Amino acid sequence: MTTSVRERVRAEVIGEITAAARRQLAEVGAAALSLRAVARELGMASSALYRYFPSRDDLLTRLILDGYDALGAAAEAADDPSAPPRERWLAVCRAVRNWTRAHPHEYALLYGSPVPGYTAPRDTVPAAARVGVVLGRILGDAARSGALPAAAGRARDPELVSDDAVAVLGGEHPALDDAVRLRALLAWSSLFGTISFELFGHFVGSVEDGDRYFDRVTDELAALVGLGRG
Amino acid sequence: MTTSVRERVRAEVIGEITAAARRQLAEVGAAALSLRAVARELGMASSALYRYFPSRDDLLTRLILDGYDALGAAAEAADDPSAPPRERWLAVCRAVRNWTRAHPHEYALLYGSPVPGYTAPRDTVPAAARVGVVLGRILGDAARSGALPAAAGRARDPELVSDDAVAVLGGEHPALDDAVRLRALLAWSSLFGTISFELFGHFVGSVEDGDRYFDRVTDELAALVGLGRG
DNA sequence: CCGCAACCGAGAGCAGTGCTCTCGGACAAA
DNA sequence: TTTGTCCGAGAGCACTGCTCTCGGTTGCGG
Repeated sequence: MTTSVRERVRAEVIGEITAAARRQLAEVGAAALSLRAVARELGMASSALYRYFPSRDDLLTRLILDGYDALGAAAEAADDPSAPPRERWLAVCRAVRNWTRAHPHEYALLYGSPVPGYTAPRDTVPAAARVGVVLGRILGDAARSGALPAAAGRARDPELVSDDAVAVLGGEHPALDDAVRLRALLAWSSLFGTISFELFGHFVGSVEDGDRYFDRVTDELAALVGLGRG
Repeated sequence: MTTSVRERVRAEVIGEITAAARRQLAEVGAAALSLRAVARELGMASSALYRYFPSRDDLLTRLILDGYDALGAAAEAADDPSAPPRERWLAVCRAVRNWTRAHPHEYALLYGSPVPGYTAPRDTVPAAARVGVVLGRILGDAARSGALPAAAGRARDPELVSDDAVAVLGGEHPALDDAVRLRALLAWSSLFGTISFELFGHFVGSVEDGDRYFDRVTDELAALVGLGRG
């Protein structure tokens, strides 16, 4: 378990590579990210880079992991557990949007088209879930504080909403049934659907004031999951 | 205005090129679509292809246009104007999803990350709007047939929902104010947000039965815009 | 009917890419 | 000190988008 000096410098080099790659990603986007270019930026031969990443896709996977982490951290940082649930919801949504607007290419890498021939999303799932975890915790806290309307007590349906998702979305509680959990999943995907449409230009011609539109949308989504509306 | 024989054969060649490109797109995706490969498939030199498309991006733009057209046609074909509004809404949503599942790479090209350094979406807007037009017409018909609840009569705000969007979303009607139009825009983007999450793998671990989940989601969205729920 | 001009296909070539292989040097462990 | 593992560099392969030039065909105007 001792980290030899070789491992240390190796980890350091990996850090430099990912940092340079992240810069390139932010500048030119994932499609134009070139392994040789990051090698040039680091002053090393392109072949040397393969000692640390087996392929370009592995480098991108690393960037995806880091991106999910950064976005999740932004969401967590924006959540003040002492605030009322609806305010927390709006604040987290706004923080997510702000991050995506500051890192559009990272966002496209995370939530745009999968880059290669369907990269295995298995190991990225936990990192990708962090925003969902934050939103789910808000929902659960609201339920436990009695801020949620009574649920109809719909029967559980593990194929519709998996047990894992239930655990994330506040756990078991009388105020939470599959109907509100489904609406929570819908709100989650709608949040990113709205952001994608904005960043990818699908709202051109329909929405001018993106800031106010987004605020109104998150308000609707808060109402959809039972957190009331402003 | 006479189409000379030269123009005719030229248009024919362009058709063959786009057809071959579309096949390639369906197989390997937009990122791996190679100009030289389509030239090979057509048995011509790669340089000859540049007589018809100035660049690879122009070919992709053409495929994007065609994709929007095909998706829009599928949505229109699924809309039976004599059916009740809610049924029409559900049918169109389902048709959109079915098309995207049959053409995942085309969908990724349309609604995934913009491919080059932000292609100008100006000329693609009318083609991209077709699904929105279908959904908007359903909303307008519902309003005119009195199937929509009374609106609060919120003041118009052209920066929030543009005049063009108003024209698409059923036009002016007492049952339609900016609040329901905003919810219609939200439903529109949520439809594609849901599809994107499903196709791009973000629902892995949360939703097993995608078919039933999608039906429930479209039901929620129908309720959101005032078409009632099942 | 013929000549000209526009058009078009093919080939070579350039710069760039991801990736592999081999070689030589440096450094840690025995 | 020797040994073996690791690592960087260079050459090279197959591929890409794209340009340029050359030669042939073909359709149109005189």
